[in-house]
Amino acid sequence: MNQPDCQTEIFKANCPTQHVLDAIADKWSVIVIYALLCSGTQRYNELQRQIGGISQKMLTQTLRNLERNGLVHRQAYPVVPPKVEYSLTPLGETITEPLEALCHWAMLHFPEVEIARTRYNATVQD
Amino acid sequence: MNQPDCQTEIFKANCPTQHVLDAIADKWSVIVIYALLCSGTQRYNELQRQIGGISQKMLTQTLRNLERNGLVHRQAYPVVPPKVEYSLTPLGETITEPLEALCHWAMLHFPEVEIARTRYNATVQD
DNA sequence: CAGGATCCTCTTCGATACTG
DNA sequence: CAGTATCGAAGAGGATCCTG
Repeated sequence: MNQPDCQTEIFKANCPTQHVLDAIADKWSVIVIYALLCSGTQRYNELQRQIGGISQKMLTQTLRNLERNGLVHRQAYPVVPPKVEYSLTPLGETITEPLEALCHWAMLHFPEVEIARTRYNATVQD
Repeated sequence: MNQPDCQTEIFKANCPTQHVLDAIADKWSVIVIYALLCSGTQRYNELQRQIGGISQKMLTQTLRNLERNGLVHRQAYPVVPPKVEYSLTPLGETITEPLEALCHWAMLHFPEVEIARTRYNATVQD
């Protein structure tokens, strides 16, 4: 059996993996990261339109959080009307690699998950 | 710029990546998966002791959720007192690979995240 | 245009007590 | 031993209104 690298760390409250999950595993962070990865630097309203369904509050909150964690860069121009551009930092680009690993797993194995759910629901029913 | 595999999928509500994140990105799922990966098949109370800090309610809920998604196998023995063993399914073992990629990223880059947080807090302060 | 401030609802999670 | 049931606090997230 393979032992994970952070074998002894994972059960501590301050395990780095758990911290990273806490940082990006909310409803919108991954979607925002992918939006910036796919379409590059974008303004606030462009992001909101591209993503669709995200409220101003959550877009702002998600961007602030990603900025605070050094994954997203916020470039504000002192003009009227305001112009603010968001982009991935070099650090933010590196995290897309493990995320794509997860994306790859999802596309490969999610059908099995759905089968398991159907079976589970069936066995619980009776 | 690299385009992710699920480029056109990520913005849909039913993107498989988002579904997978929804399934495992709660407070305890990843920890339970790692506990079963590191120490193999375990009974309910063994798991609770090993993880530490998890309530019965959340351990049960997390295990049920993982079982429903086909990542964990529940083996109940009809004896008194009850004996129930939990283990990763073959599908559950495959998901540890992308999770370790994330773990690897975390250990490699989390110091940068902490630096970014310190800097962010400093710039916000004034 | 890019948010900030509020209000409200739904969910998450822990603590506690109980059971076959 | 391996759960279930219930309560309450806290937070996430949406809708709406307001502003420099």
